[in-house]
Amino acid sequence: MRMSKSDTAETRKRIVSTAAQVFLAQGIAATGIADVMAAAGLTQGGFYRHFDSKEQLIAEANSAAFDDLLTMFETRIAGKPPREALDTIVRLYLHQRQGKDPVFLCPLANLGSELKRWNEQVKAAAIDGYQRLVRLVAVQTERLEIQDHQRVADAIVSTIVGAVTLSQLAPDRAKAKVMLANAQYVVGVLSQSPEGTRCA
Amino acid sequence: MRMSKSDTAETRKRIVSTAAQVFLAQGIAATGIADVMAAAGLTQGGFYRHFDSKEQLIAEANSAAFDDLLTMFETRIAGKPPREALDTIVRLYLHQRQGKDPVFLCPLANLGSELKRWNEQVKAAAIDGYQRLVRLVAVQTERLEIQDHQRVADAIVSTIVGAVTLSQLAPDRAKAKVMLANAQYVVGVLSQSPEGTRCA
DNA sequence: TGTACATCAGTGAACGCGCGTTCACTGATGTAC
DNA sequence: TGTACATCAGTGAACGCGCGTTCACTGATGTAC
Repeated sequence: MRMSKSDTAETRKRIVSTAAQVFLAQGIAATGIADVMAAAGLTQGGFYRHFDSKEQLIAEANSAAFDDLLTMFETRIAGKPPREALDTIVRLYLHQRQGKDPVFLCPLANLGSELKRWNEQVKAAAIDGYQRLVRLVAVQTERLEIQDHQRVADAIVSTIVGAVTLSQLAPDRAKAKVMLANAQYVVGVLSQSPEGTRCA
Repeated sequence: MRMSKSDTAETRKRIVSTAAQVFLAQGIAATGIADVMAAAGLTQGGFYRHFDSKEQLIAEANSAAFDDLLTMFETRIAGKPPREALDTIVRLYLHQRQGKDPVFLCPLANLGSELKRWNEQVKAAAIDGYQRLVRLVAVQTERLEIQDHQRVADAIVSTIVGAVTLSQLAPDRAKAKVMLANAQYVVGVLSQSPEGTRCA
Protein backbone atom coordinates (compact mmCIF):
# COMPACT_ATOMS: atom_id res chain seq x y z
CA MET A 1 0.00 0.00 0.00
CA ARG A 2 1.21 3.47 -0.86
CA MET A 3 2.62 5.49 2.08
CA SER A 4 2.59 9.23 2.70
CA LYS A 5 5.60 11.20 1.51
CA SER A 6 6.95 11.71 5.01
CA ASP A 7 6.51 8.02 5.83
CA THR A 8 8.42 7.12 2.69
CA ALA A 9 11.25 9.48 3.57
CA GLU A 10 11.41 8.05 7.10
CA THR A 11 11.46 4.50 5.80
CA ARG A 12 14.37 5.36 3.53
CA LYS A 13 16.34 6.85 6.40
CA ARG A 14 15.56 3.82 8.55
CA ILE A 15 16.89 1.49 5.85
CA VAL A 16 20.12 3.51 5.56
CA SER A 17 20.80 3.66 9.30
CA THR A 18 19.89 0.00 9.75
CA ALA A 19 22.20 -0.91 6.88
CA ALA A 20 25.03 1.07 8.47
CA GLN A 21 24.69 -0.88 11.69
CA VAL A 22 24.45 -4.29 10.04
CA PHE A 23 27.19 -3.68 7.47
CA LEU A 24 29.59 -2.41 10.13
CA ALA A 25 28.84 -5.28 12.47
CA GLN A 26 28.89 -8.16 9.97
CA GLY A 27 30.66 -6.89 6.88
CA ILE A 28 29.22 -5.84 3.55
CA ALA A 29 29.66 -9.00 1.51
CA ALA A 30 28.26 -11.10 4.35
CA THR A 31 25.12 -8.99 4.62
CA GLY A 32 22.32 -9.44 2.10
CA ILE A 33 19.62 -6.99 1.05
CA ALA A 34 17.10 -9.29 2.72
CA ASP A 35 19.06 -9.08 6.00
CA VAL A 36 19.02 -5.30 5.99
CA MET A 37 15.35 -5.06 5.05
CA ALA A 38 14.32 -7.61 7.67
CA ALA A 39 16.33 -5.71 10.32
CA ALA A 40 14.44 -2.58 9.26
CA GLY A 41 11.12 -4.41 9.58
CA LEU A 42 10.46 -4.70 5.86
CA THR A 43 10.61 -7.33 3.13
CA GLN A 44 13.32 -7.42 0.49
CA GLY A 45 10.97 -6.72 -2.40
CA GLY A 46 10.54 -3.10 -1.33
CA PHE A 47 14.21 -2.32 -1.43
CA TYR A 48 14.29 -1.16 -5.04
CA ARG A 49 11.58 1.45 -4.44
CA HIS A 50 14.27 3.38 -2.52
CA PHE A 51 17.61 2.41 -4.03
CA ASP A 52 19.00 1.56 -7.44
CA SER A 53 21.38 -1.10 -6.19
CA LYS A 54 23.13 -2.58 -3.19
CA GLU A 55 26.15 -0.40 -3.95
CA GLN A 56 24.10 2.77 -3.62
CA LEU A 57 22.97 1.61 -0.18
CA ILE A 58 26.55 0.78 0.82
CA ALA A 59 27.71 4.26 -0.14
CA GLU A 60 24.87 5.99 1.70
CA ALA A 61 25.23 3.78 4.76
CA ASN A 62 28.93 4.63 5.00
CA SER A 63 28.27 8.34 4.60
CA ALA A 64 25.70 8.14 7.38
CA ALA A 65 28.13 6.26 9.61
CA PHE A 66 30.78 8.94 9.09
CA ASP A 67 28.23 11.68 9.78
CA ASP A 68 27.36 10.04 13.11
CA LEU A 69 31.00 9.47 13.97
CA LEU A 70 32.14 13.01 13.26
CA THR A 71 29.11 14.66 14.80
CA MET A 72 29.72 12.72 17.98
CA PHE A 73 33.40 13.69 18.03
CA GLU A 74 32.59 17.34 17.44
CA THR A 75 30.03 17.33 20.22
CA ARG A 76 32.39 15.63 22.66
CA ILE A 77 35.35 17.97 22.03
CA ALA A 78 33.38 21.22 21.77
CA GLY A 79 35.14 23.94 23.74
CA LYS A 80 37.98 21.70 24.89
CA PRO A 81 41.64 22.65 24.62
CA PRO A 82 43.52 20.85 21.82
CA ARG A 83 45.39 18.34 23.95
CA GLU A 84 42.20 17.20 25.65
CA ALA A 85 40.30 17.25 22.35
CA LEU A 86 42.87 15.08 20.57
CA ASP A 87 43.00 12.72 23.51
CA THR A 88 39.21 12.42 23.49
CA ILE A 89 39.07 11.67 19.76
CA VAL A 90 41.77 9.04 20.00
CA ARG A 91 40.37 7.41 23.12
CA LEU A 92 36.81 7.27 21.77
CA TYR A 93 37.99 5.98 18.41
CA LEU A 94 40.12 3.25 19.92
CA HIS A 95 37.34 2.05 22.20
CA GLN A 96 34.59 1.91 19.59
CA ARG A 97 34.49 -1.89 19.81
CA GLN A 98 35.17 -2.17 23.53
CA GLY A 99 31.99 -0.73 25.03
CA LYS A 100 29.01 -2.97 25.67
CA ASP A 101 26.71 -1.01 23.41
CA PRO A 102 28.82 0.54 20.66
CA VAL A 103 27.40 3.97 19.92
CA PHE A 104 29.32 4.23 16.69
CA LEU A 105 31.58 2.18 14.48
CA CYS A 106 33.98 3.61 11.90
CA PRO A 107 33.78 2.17 8.37
CA LEU A 108 37.53 2.55 7.94
CA ALA A 109 38.42 0.30 10.86
CA ASN A 110 35.56 -2.15 10.47
CA LEU A 111 35.31 -2.48 6.70
CA GLY A 112 38.77 -1.19 5.75
CA SER A 113 39.93 -3.70 3.19
CA GLU A 114 36.40 -4.47 1.99
CA LEU A 115 35.67 -0.94 0.82
CA LYS A 116 38.14 -0.95 -2.06
CA ARG A 117 36.32 -3.88 -3.72
CA TRP A 118 33.19 -1.84 -4.46
CA ASN A 119 32.48 0.83 -7.04
CA GLU A 120 33.62 4.44 -7.21
CA GLN A 121 30.57 5.71 -5.35
CA VAL A 122 31.38 3.53 -2.34
CA LYS A 123 35.07 4.43 -2.39
CA ALA A 124 34.26 8.13 -2.73
CA ALA A 125 32.10 7.97 0.41
CA ALA A 126 34.93 6.23 2.26
CA ILE A 127 37.58 8.70 1.14
CA ASP A 128 35.36 11.62 2.06
CA GLY A 129 34.88 10.23 5.57
CA TYR A 130 38.59 9.58 5.90
CA GLN A 131 39.41 13.15 4.92
CA ARG A 132 36.89 14.58 7.37
CA LEU A 133 38.43 12.52 10.16
CA VAL A 134 41.95 13.62 9.25
CA ARG A 135 40.83 17.25 9.14
CA LEU A 136 39.32 17.02 12.61
CA VAL A 137 42.55 15.57 13.98
CA ALA A 138 44.66 18.10 12.06
CA VAL A 139 42.79 20.98 13.68
CA GLN A 140 44.00 19.72 17.04
CA THR A 141 47.59 19.02 15.98
CA GLU A 142 47.75 22.48 14.46
CA ARG A 143 46.46 24.10 17.64
CA LEU A 144 49.09 22.09 19.53
CA GLU A 145 51.70 23.64 17.26
CA ILE A 146 53.13 20.26 16.42
CA GLN A 147 55.76 20.35 13.70
CA ASP A 148 54.40 19.05 10.41
CA HIS A 149 51.02 18.87 12.06
CA GLN A 150 49.36 17.84 8.80
CA ARG A 151 51.57 14.80 8.37
CA VAL A 152 51.29 13.88 12.02
CA ALA A 153 47.49 14.09 11.84
CA ASP A 154 47.56 11.81 8.81
CA ALA A 155 49.73 9.27 10.58
CA ILE A 156 47.65 9.41 13.77
CA VAL A 157 44.60 8.40 11.76
CA SER A 158 46.55 5.55 10.14
CA THR A 159 47.62 4.41 13.58
CA ILE A 160 44.20 4.38 15.21
CA VAL A 161 42.53 2.81 12.17
CA GLY A 162 45.23 0.15 12.05
CA ALA A 163 45.06 -0.50 15.76
CA VAL A 164 41.28 -1.00 15.81
CA THR A 165 41.45 -3.19 12.71
CA LEU A 166 44.19 -5.38 14.15
CA SER A 167 42.68 -5.54 17.64
CA GLN A 168 39.70 -7.33 16.15
CA LEU A 169 41.95 -10.25 15.26
CA ALA A 170 43.20 -10.56 18.85
CA PRO A 171 42.38 -13.94 20.41
CA ASP A 172 40.93 -12.37 23.54
CA ARG A 173 39.71 -9.02 24.80
CA ALA A 174 42.72 -8.51 27.07
CA LYS A 175 45.17 -8.70 24.15
CA ALA A 176 42.96 -6.35 22.16
CA LYS A 177 43.03 -3.83 24.98
CA VAL A 178 46.82 -3.93 25.14
CA MET A 179 47.07 -3.21 21.42
CA LEU A 180 44.69 -0.27 21.69
CA ALA A 181 46.47 1.08 24.76
CA ASN A 182 49.80 0.94 22.94
CA ALA A 183 48.40 2.96 20.05
CA GLN A 184 47.02 5.51 22.48
CA TYR A 185 50.35 5.72 24.29
CA VAL A 186 52.30 6.34 21.10
CA VAL A 187 49.87 8.96 19.82
CA GLY A 188 50.35 10.62 23.20
CA VAL A 189 54.11 10.60 22.73
CA LEU A 190 53.73 12.15 19.30
CA SER A 191 51.41 14.91 20.45
CA GLN A 192 53.08 15.62 23.78
CA SER A 193 56.41 16.49 22.19
CA PRO A 194 55.76 19.45 19.89
CA GLU A 195 59.53 19.78 19.63
CA GLY A 196 59.84 16.04 19.15
CA THR A 197 61.70 16.30 15.90
CA ARG A 198 63.85 19.21 16.98
CA CYS A 199 65.28 17.81 20.21
CA ALA A 200 66.53 14.62 18.58
CA MET B 1 45.08 -39.94 -13.41
CA ARG B 2 47.05 -40.60 -10.27
CA MET B 3 50.25 -38.55 -9.84
CA SER B 4 53.52 -39.44 -8.13
CA LYS B 5 53.87 -38.45 -4.48
CA SER B 6 56.28 -35.63 -5.24
CA ASP B 7 54.04 -34.31 -8.00
CA THR B 8 51.10 -34.33 -5.60
CA ALA B 9 53.08 -32.42 -2.99
CA GLU B 10 54.18 -29.87 -5.56
CA THR B 11 50.65 -29.40 -6.82
CA ARG B 12 49.48 -28.74 -3.28
CA LYS B 13 52.15 -26.10 -2.76
CA ARG B 14 51.30 -24.53 -6.09
CA ILE B 15 47.64 -24.25 -5.10
CA VAL B 16 48.56 -22.60 -1.78
CA SER B 17 50.93 -20.04 -3.29
CA THR B 18 48.55 -19.29 -6.15
CA ALA B 19 45.73 -18.83 -3.65
CA ALA B 20 47.86 -16.43 -1.61
CA GLN B 21 48.44 -14.25 -4.66
CA VAL B 22 44.83 -14.26 -5.82
CA PHE B 23 43.31 -13.79 -2.36
CA LEU B 24 45.62 -10.89 -1.58
CA ALA B 25 45.01 -9.23 -4.91
CA GLN B 26 41.22 -9.64 -5.14
CA GLY B 27 40.02 -10.42 -1.64
CA ILE B 28 38.92 -13.73 -0.15
CA ALA B 29 35.16 -13.52 -0.54
CA ALA B 30 35.52 -12.31 -4.13
CA THR B 31 37.72 -15.26 -5.07
CA GLY B 32 36.18 -18.66 -5.73
CA ILE B 33 37.74 -22.10 -5.50
CA ALA B 34 37.38 -22.35 -9.27
CA ASP B 35 39.35 -19.09 -9.72
CA VAL B 36 42.24 -20.36 -7.62
CA MET B 37 42.32 -23.76 -9.28
CA ALA B 38 42.18 -22.25 -12.77
CA ALA B 39 45.02 -19.86 -11.88
CA ALA B 40 46.99 -22.90 -10.74
CA GLY B 41 46.25 -24.67 -14.03
CA LEU B 42 43.76 -27.17 -12.59
CA THR B 43 40.00 -27.72 -12.50
CA GLN B 44 37.91 -27.09 -9.43
CA GLY B 45 36.94 -30.73 -8.96
CA GLY B 46 40.43 -31.64 -7.80
CA PHE B 47 40.50 -29.13 -4.97
CA TYR B 48 39.09 -31.46 -2.34
CA ARG B 49 41.82 -34.04 -2.92
CA HIS B 50 44.15 -31.54 -1.19
CA PHE B 51 42.00 -29.52 1.22
CA ASP B 52 39.01 -30.08 3.46
CA SER B 53 37.45 -26.68 2.80
CA LYS B 54 37.99 -23.20 1.45
CA GLU B 55 38.75 -22.02 4.98
CA GLN B 56 41.66 -24.43 5.27
CA LEU B 57 43.10 -23.01 2.06
CA ILE B 58 42.62 -19.44 3.31
CA ALA B 59 44.51 -20.23 6.51
CA GLU B 60 47.37 -21.92 4.67
CA ALA B 61 47.57 -19.22 2.02
CA ASN B 62 47.87 -16.54 4.69
CA SER B 63 50.53 -18.47 6.56
CA ALA B 64 52.49 -18.83 3.33
CA ALA B 65 52.13 -15.11 2.60
CA PHE B 66 53.50 -14.25 6.04
CA ASP B 67 56.35 -16.69 5.58
CA ASP B 68 57.33 -14.98 2.34
CA LEU B 69 56.94 -11.53 3.84
CA LEU B 70 59.05 -12.21 6.91
CA THR B 71 61.69 -14.20 5.09
CA MET B 72 62.12 -11.31 2.68
CA PHE B 73 62.40 -8.81 5.51
CA GLU B 74 64.93 -10.93 7.35
CA THR B 75 67.03 -11.33 4.23
CA ARG B 76 66.93 -7.62 3.46
CA ILE B 77 67.93 -6.47 6.96
CA ALA B 78 70.52 -9.17 7.66
CA GLY B 79 73.60 -7.60 9.22
CA LYS B 80 72.24 -4.09 9.15
CA PRO B 81 72.28 -1.74 12.14
CA PRO B 82 68.90 -1.29 13.84
CA ARG B 83 68.07 2.17 12.46
CA GLU B 84 68.67 1.04 8.91
CA ALA B 85 66.91 -2.27 9.52
CA LEU B 86 63.79 -0.59 10.89
CA ASP B 87 63.82 1.91 8.06
CA THR B 88 64.08 -0.90 5.52
CA ILE B 89 61.20 -2.85 7.02
CA VAL B 90 58.95 0.21 7.15
CA ARG B 91 59.85 1.39 3.67
CA LEU B 92 59.39 -2.01 2.07
CA TYR B 93 56.13 -2.57 3.90
CA LEU B 94 54.70 0.79 2.92
CA HIS B 95 55.61 0.30 -0.74
CA GLN B 96 54.22 -3.19 -1.15
CA ARG B 97 51.46 -1.91 -3.45
CA GLN B 98 53.50 0.76 -5.16
CA GLY B 99 55.97 -1.30 -7.18
CA LYS B 100 55.10 -2.49 -10.65
CA ASP B 101 55.49 -6.14 -9.80
CA PRO B 102 54.62 -6.57 -6.13
CA VAL B 103 56.99 -9.15 -4.71
CA PHE B 104 54.87 -9.60 -1.62
CA LEU B 105 51.61 -8.43 -0.12
CA CYS B 106 50.76 -8.50 3.58
CA PRO B 107 47.47 -10.16 4.54
CA LEU B 108 46.97 -7.65 7.37
CA ALA B 109 46.95 -4.61 5.10
CA ASN B 110 45.23 -6.22 2.13
CA LEU B 111 42.64 -8.42 3.84
CA GLY B 112 42.55 -6.70 7.26
CA SER B 113 38.86 -6.44 7.95
CA GLU B 114 38.01 -9.54 5.96
CA LEU B 115 40.06 -11.90 8.09
CA LYS B 116 37.91 -11.61 11.18
CA ARG B 117 34.86 -12.98 9.32
CA TRP B 118 36.38 -16.44 8.90
CA ASN B 119 36.89 -19.29 11.33
CA GLU B 120 39.40 -19.69 14.15
CA GLN B 121 41.94 -21.40 11.92
CA VAL B 122 42.08 -18.40 9.60
CA LYS B 123 42.24 -15.90 12.44
CA ALA B 124 44.95 -17.90 14.18
CA ALA B 125 47.11 -17.75 11.04
CA ALA B 126 46.56 -13.99 10.84
CA ILE B 127 47.38 -13.40 14.50
CA ASP B 128 50.47 -15.53 14.23
CA GLY B 129 51.70 -13.49 11.27
CA TYR B 130 50.91 -10.25 13.06
CA GLN B 131 52.92 -11.33 16.09
CA ARG B 132 55.88 -12.36 13.96
CA LEU B 133 55.86 -8.96 12.28
CA VAL B 134 55.67 -7.12 15.61
CA ARG B 135 58.51 -9.23 16.98
CA LEU B 136 60.73 -8.37 14.03
CA VAL B 137 60.05 -4.66 14.53
CA ALA B 138 60.50 -4.96 18.30
CA VAL B 139 63.96 -6.41 17.84
CA GLN B 140 64.96 -3.20 16.09
CA THR B 141 63.27 -0.81 18.55
CA GLU B 142 64.92 -2.67 21.39
CA ARG B 143 68.34 -2.40 19.76
CA LEU B 144 67.65 1.31 19.28
CA GLU B 145 67.05 1.55 23.04
CA ILE B 146 63.73 3.26 22.51
CA GLN B 147 61.75 3.75 25.68
CA ASP B 148 58.85 1.27 25.87
CA HIS B 149 60.22 -0.34 22.73
CA GLN B 150 57.61 -3.08 22.88
CA ARG B 151 54.70 -0.65 22.82
CA VAL B 152 56.35 1.48 20.15
CA ALA B 153 56.89 -1.60 17.96
CA ASP B 154 53.24 -2.51 18.37
CA ALA B 155 52.13 0.98 17.37
CA ILE B 156 54.52 1.11 14.42
CA VAL B 157 52.89 -2.02 13.02
CA SER B 158 49.43 -0.51 13.54
CA THR B 159 50.57 2.61 11.71
CA ILE B 160 52.04 0.91 8.67
CA VAL B 161 49.15 -1.55 8.37
CA GLY B 162 46.66 1.31 8.66
CA ALA B 163 48.54 3.47 6.18
CA VAL B 164 48.71 0.77 3.51
CA THR B 165 45.04 -0.12 4.05
CA LEU B 166 43.92 3.49 3.79
CA SER B 167 46.21 4.33 0.86
CA GLN B 168 44.29 1.79 -1.21
CA LEU B 169 41.21 3.97 -0.93
CA ALA B 170 43.05 7.02 -2.25
CA PRO B 171 41.56 8.37 -5.50
CA ASP B 172 44.94 8.49 -7.22
CA ARG B 173 48.45 7.18 -6.81
CA ALA B 174 49.87 10.58 -5.85
CA LYS B 175 47.55 10.87 -2.84
CA ALA B 176 48.40 7.32 -1.85
CA LYS B 177 52.09 8.12 -1.92
CA VAL B 178 51.60 11.13 0.32
CA MET B 179 49.78 9.02 2.89
CA LEU B 180 52.51 6.40 2.88
CA ALA B 181 55.24 9.03 3.09
CA ASN B 182 53.53 10.60 6.10
CA ALA B 183 53.44 7.28 7.90
CA GLN B 184 57.11 6.75 7.13
CA TYR B 185 57.95 10.23 8.39
CA VAL B 186 56.15 9.74 11.68
CA VAL B 187 57.67 6.32 12.29
CA GLY B 188 61.00 8.03 11.69
CA VAL B 189 60.19 10.66 14.31
CA LEU B 190 59.27 7.95 16.77
CA SER B 191 62.41 5.92 16.22
CA GLN B 192 64.85 8.80 15.80
CA SER B 193 64.11 10.24 19.22
CA PRO B 194 65.03 7.51 21.71
CA GLU B 195 64.63 10.15 24.38
CA GLY B 196 61.39 11.29 22.77
CA THR B 197 59.32 10.82 25.86
CA ARG B 198 61.93 12.18 28.21
CA CYS B 199 62.71 15.49 26.51
CA ALA B 200 59.08 16.58 26.43
C1' DT C 1 -14.85 20.67 -1.53
C1' DG C 2 -15.75 16.25 -3.67
C1' DT C 3 -14.82 12.56 -6.79
C1' DA C 4 -12.43 9.50 -10.03
C1' DC C 5 -8.25 8.01 -11.42
C1' DA C 6 -3.19 7.60 -11.48
C1' DT C 7 0.67 6.77 -8.65
C1' DC C 8 3.64 4.13 -6.06
C1' DA C 9 5.45 1.88 -1.26
C1' DG C 10 5.36 -2.42 0.19
C1' DT C 11 4.56 -7.69 -0.40
C1' DG C 12 5.84 -12.29 -1.60
C1' DA C 13 7.28 -15.15 -5.13
C1' DA C 14 10.27 -16.00 -8.81
C1' DC C 15 14.43 -15.61 -11.90
C1' DG C 16 19.44 -16.25 -12.94
C1' DC C 17 23.64 -16.74 -11.51
C1' DG C 18 27.75 -18.05 -8.99
C1' DC C 19 29.43 -20.26 -5.22
C1' DG C 20 31.22 -24.30 -2.13
C1' DT C 21 30.91 -28.93 -2.27
C1' DT C 22 30.02 -33.75 -4.04
C1' DC C 23 30.34 -37.48 -7.20
C1' DA C 24 31.12 -41.02 -10.91
C1' DC C 25 34.70 -41.80 -13.73
C1' DT C 26 39.66 -42.26 -15.69
C1' DG C 27 44.08 -43.98 -15.77
C1' DA C 28 48.80 -43.66 -13.92
C1' DT C 29 51.11 -44.80 -9.53
C1' DG C 30 52.00 -47.57 -5.59
C1' DT C 31 51.94 -52.08 -3.38
C1' DA C 32 51.35 -56.99 -2.16
C1' DC C 33 52.59 -61.30 -3.57
C1' DT D 1 61.93 -58.88 -10.74
C1' DG D 2 57.32 -59.33 -12.59
C1' DT D 3 52.43 -59.18 -12.30
C1' DA D 4 47.72 -58.14 -10.66
C1' DC D 5 45.16 -55.24 -8.07
C1' DA D 6 44.14 -51.26 -5.04
C1' DT D 7 44.76 -46.46 -4.57
C1' DC D 8 43.93 -41.86 -5.56
C1' DA D 9 45.01 -37.08 -8.25
C1' DG D 10 42.63 -34.94 -11.50
C1' DT D 11 38.34 -34.21 -14.62
C1' DG D 12 33.89 -32.42 -15.74
C1' DA D 13 29.30 -32.34 -14.50
C1' DA D 14 25.93 -31.84 -11.10
C1' DC D 15 23.83 -30.53 -6.52
C1' DG D 16 21.90 -27.06 -3.22
C1' DC D 17 21.87 -22.88 -1.61
C1' DG D 18 21.90 -17.91 -1.10
C1' DC D 19 22.34 -13.80 -3.31
C1' DG D 20 20.96 -9.39 -6.11
C1' DT D 21 17.38 -8.21 -8.82
C1' DT D 22 12.71 -8.32 -11.13
C1' DC D 23 7.83 -8.61 -11.29
C1' DA D 24 2.67 -8.94 -10.78
C1' DC D 25 -0.18 -7.50 -7.42
C1' DT D 26 -2.46 -4.65 -3.51
C1' DG D 27 -4.42 -0.73 -1.63
C1' DA D 28 -3.63 3.79 0.50
C1' DT D 29 -2.02 8.39 -1.04
C1' DG D 30 -1.74 12.15 -4.20
C1' DT D 31 -3.75 14.78 -7.96
C1' DA D 32 -6.59 16.57 -11.77
C1' DC D 33 -10.94 18.11 -12.68
